This record gives sequence, structure tokens and C-alpha cells, in this order.
Amino acid sequence: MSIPGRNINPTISVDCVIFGFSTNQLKVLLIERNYTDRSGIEFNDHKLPGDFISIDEDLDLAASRTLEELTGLRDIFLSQFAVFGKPDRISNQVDMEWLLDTTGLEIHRVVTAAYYSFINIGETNTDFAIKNNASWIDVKHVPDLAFDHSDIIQEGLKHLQFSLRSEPIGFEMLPEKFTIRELQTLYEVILGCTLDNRNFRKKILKSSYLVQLDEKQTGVAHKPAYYYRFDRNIYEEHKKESLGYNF
Amino acid sequence: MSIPGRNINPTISVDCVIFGFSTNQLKVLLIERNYTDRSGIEFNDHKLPGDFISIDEDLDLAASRTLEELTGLRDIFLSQFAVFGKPDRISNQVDMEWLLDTTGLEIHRVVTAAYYSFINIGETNTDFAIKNNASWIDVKHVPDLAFDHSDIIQEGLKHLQFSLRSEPIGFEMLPEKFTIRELQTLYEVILGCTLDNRNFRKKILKSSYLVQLDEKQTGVAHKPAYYYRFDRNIYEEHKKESLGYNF
DNA sequence: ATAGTTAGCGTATTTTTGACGTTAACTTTG
DNA sequence: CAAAGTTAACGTCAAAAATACGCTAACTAT
Repeated sequence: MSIPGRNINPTISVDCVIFGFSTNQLKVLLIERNYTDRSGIEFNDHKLPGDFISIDEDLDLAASRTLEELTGLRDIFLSQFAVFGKPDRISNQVDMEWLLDTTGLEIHRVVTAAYYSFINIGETNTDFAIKNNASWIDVKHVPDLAFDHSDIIQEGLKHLQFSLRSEPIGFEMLPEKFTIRELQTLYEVILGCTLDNRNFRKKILKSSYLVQLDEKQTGVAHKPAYYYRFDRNIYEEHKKESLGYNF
Repeated sequence: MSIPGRNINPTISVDCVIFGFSTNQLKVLLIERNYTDRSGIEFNDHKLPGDFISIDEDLDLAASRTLEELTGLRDIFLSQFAVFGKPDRISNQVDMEWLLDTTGLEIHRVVTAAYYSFINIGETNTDFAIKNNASWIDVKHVPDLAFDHSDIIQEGLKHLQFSLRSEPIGFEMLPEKFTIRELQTLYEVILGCTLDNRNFRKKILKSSYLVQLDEKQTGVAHKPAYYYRFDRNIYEEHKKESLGYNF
């Protein structure tokens, strides 16, 4: 996975937890790890997109670089949310052998900076993912992962939940046009609760940055819902205003 | 500062931002750095308590160890809040020489995991601090610090502010017995705003874990206030209850 | 035509917030 | 020793936000 000959710092890595939303499920982007050990036994499992940093490489940039190299995703806004540095993070035999195989180094201990982001799983992103052996997996059914990557996802989810409660980020995970119901389902899936649709609608529509379109759903077996879009400009302006009020 | 002969990982360090409250000021615990360079010039400045981790040392434990070694403070609950890893963190000439001098290594790049905590500046803690060349400095008047430690303090302050809004942690920074006014001043200083004392009282006293004592202030030139104490048991129980309700 | 479904509007009640009035109890000052 | 100054501690009131629901509209499937 590391570019051969790159001058890596084998004690520090970055890992990216990328969340997406499709078919009413919260998904996370994982890449396949295929490895055949010395005795010829094949291992197939998943890991987060991540890599060692280069010597003198900025952590944030390393995260972006790694994500692009492994999944093809570019220009994703990544936020660092935690560091994982337990000495026994790398205790699994397969993990250790895999590190030796891909880096040529005997590595016992890596401190990793974890980043997260949330994007719309559009057709483009799906294509990238398929090309690069990356895939979107339902957070509720994530299989056993390499290293402590399951823990990292769980921590990332907590940060996602917190962000969702404090900022309008749900739109980032939906297509340009979406219905209020889709938005509500996204909130319910991420927060793990059910919400009253009437109250949700009232609250969310108070936000001026939610703009109703002229277009309605078609072909649904019930009253068709209006589509909405998120107006980033209105949001940015509104944000400036409200900042002035807080003390 | 590092124990000579200790097997250190010179790419990863920990730093501790310890907040305290006294004489109506939010303070942070800093240690003196005295250093004479090759040409005999003396430098005296301050830095956060922090150190490189040992090979195979857990980050959390490294933070606790470092804090105790440098300030004498034991059993402090430390929370990791961010990682600082810009490649140019160590760009200052003095910082580089100091690293060379204390570690014997040419170090260009260190990723540091930052931890924070908040404690009551009691007599014991003050003693420790004096013994170990550590001192409590008003956050508003922190001098120029080593490395990017000023940035680390600012980030730590943000996390402190956030914690204060979401959990009852103010009590940790006050003596056993305190008045509502002292608590309010602590909130005001940390949040950087003024609060209406009547509304503050109402809100804070709704918390069942604030227990009024029979004792009053004496010797004050106004109506003496009752002392209160924080009942950790009641808080823990109340926390369990409210956890059940939130979805 | 009717049943089933979700959209989208509204209402009524309780809770929380924020602004502010007032008396009580102490020390300091003239 | 009375008056002035200060903060404590209680209370009021109106506005805003949260919560629990009722109800009709508009579509498809049967």
C-alpha cells in the first residue's frame, strides 16, 4: 500500500473514517485487504483507508493523500477526531505479518491519528470505490476489521452524532435534491432514535438555508413530497449573524 | 527532562494542559525551561508539562507519568483532546537546541498528543508546583511558550469550555465547600462572559447534586452566602437516570 | 371506489430561557 | 450608631422552545 521507496515514518499513521448514507443505512468506506502469508494461507478482510505518514509530512495532508491513493476520493474535508496509541494496537499475528510484508519493516507499535468525514455516496464516489477495492459497508454490520479499526469507527460515529446535533451537516450526505423525510431518516439512522415527523419538520424548516424547490416526488404510492436543497450561502451568512449574538 | 537511558520514541510526545482556578482567574500549569546554549546565552521560558513517550508506552500512561515527573501531581484524570503534528512545530532555534541538549538527538519533527484536565489548586498542589519549578499562570497572561504550546493551551481551553457547558465539572476546580457566587465566577471566567446571578442560581440549583451546607460565609461585608458541596454520588445516579431517557 | 401510505399543516400544553424587581443580612464609613 | 454599600436569595412575568398530538391532502395499489 505504501509507495515503495517513500521515506515513511513507521511509528505514525493516519486513518480515515468516511461516512455515507444510502438505502436508509449509514455506511462507512472500507478497503479490502488481501494477503497471502508465508505458508500460503489467504486472508481477506477489511480496513480503514489509512497509511503511515512520510517523514516531514503534515498529518492533515497525509490523511488526504492516503484517502485519495486508496479510494480515489479527492478534496474531502477531513477532521481529526482522536489518536489511537495503545501499545497493543498491533497484536494480531496477521496484522503484524501484513505490516512486515507491505513495509519490509518489523513494526510493533504505531500511533494513528484518526480523521473522519461524511459525503454523499453519488455515482462518482461509488465508481471510485469499486475501482479501488473500496466499498461502502453498513455501520451496523461492519465485519471484523484489521487492527483496532472497529474501535476507531465507533469513536468516529460518536463525533458524527455530535456534529449532526450541532451543525447542519446532514445535507452533505444527501443528493442535491432531497425530501424532508429523507433528511429525517438520515437523522434517525445516525442518532439511533425515532423522531416525530411533524416536530422534526417544524424544527428543520425554521432554518432559512433549507430551500423548497418547485419539484415534487413522482411515482410514490402516497402524497408526493417537495424536494429541498441546502443553500450554503444562506447558511454561511446566517452563521455569521448568530455568532454575534452569543455573548 | 527525559530519564537518561530511557528508551524513548523521539517522534511522539505527550503534553498536558492542566487548568486550575484561584483568585478569580483561570490558570494553567506551566514548568520553567532554563537552558544555556553553546555560546553561553541563557534562556528562561515556560512550557507545558510533557515529554517523549517511551517505546511501547501507552499514550495515556505516558501523559500521567510525565505530569507526575514534572509537577508531582498524581492520579489526575487526563483526557486526550487533540494531536498536534505540523511538520514545522519545531522551527524555533532555541527549541531545536534544547531538544538536542536534553535528548542527545537531532529532532526535527514530533507529533504530540495533547491532554487536559482541571483540578483544584489546593495547598498540596501548590506545594508540588513550587517544588518542581512548576507554576500556575493566568491563562489571560501566558507568556511566549516553547514550541506551539500556546496553541495547545488555546485548543485545550475550547475543550474545557465545551465540557463546562455539558457536564458539571466546575466543582473539580473549587474547594470542597464553595458558594454559588464562586461557582458563577468560575463559569464566567472560563466562558468569558457575564451571567445573570439570579438566573444562574436558578439553573444550577435545579441540579440535585448541589447540596447546601449549614455553614455560611463569615467576615464578608454583605449578606453571607451558604456554602455548598458537590455530591458525586447523587450526580452519578442522576446521570444514569437521564441516560435512560435520551433515546 | 376503497384502502393504505406519507406529506404537510395546525393546535394545545408544558418547559426553558431571559430580563428584572425586591428584601435580607452582613461590614464599612462618617 | 445610623446610613451607605454590597451581595445573597427569593420571586415574577413574558417570550421562546420543546413536546405531544389531530387532521386533511395526494398519491398508488388492489
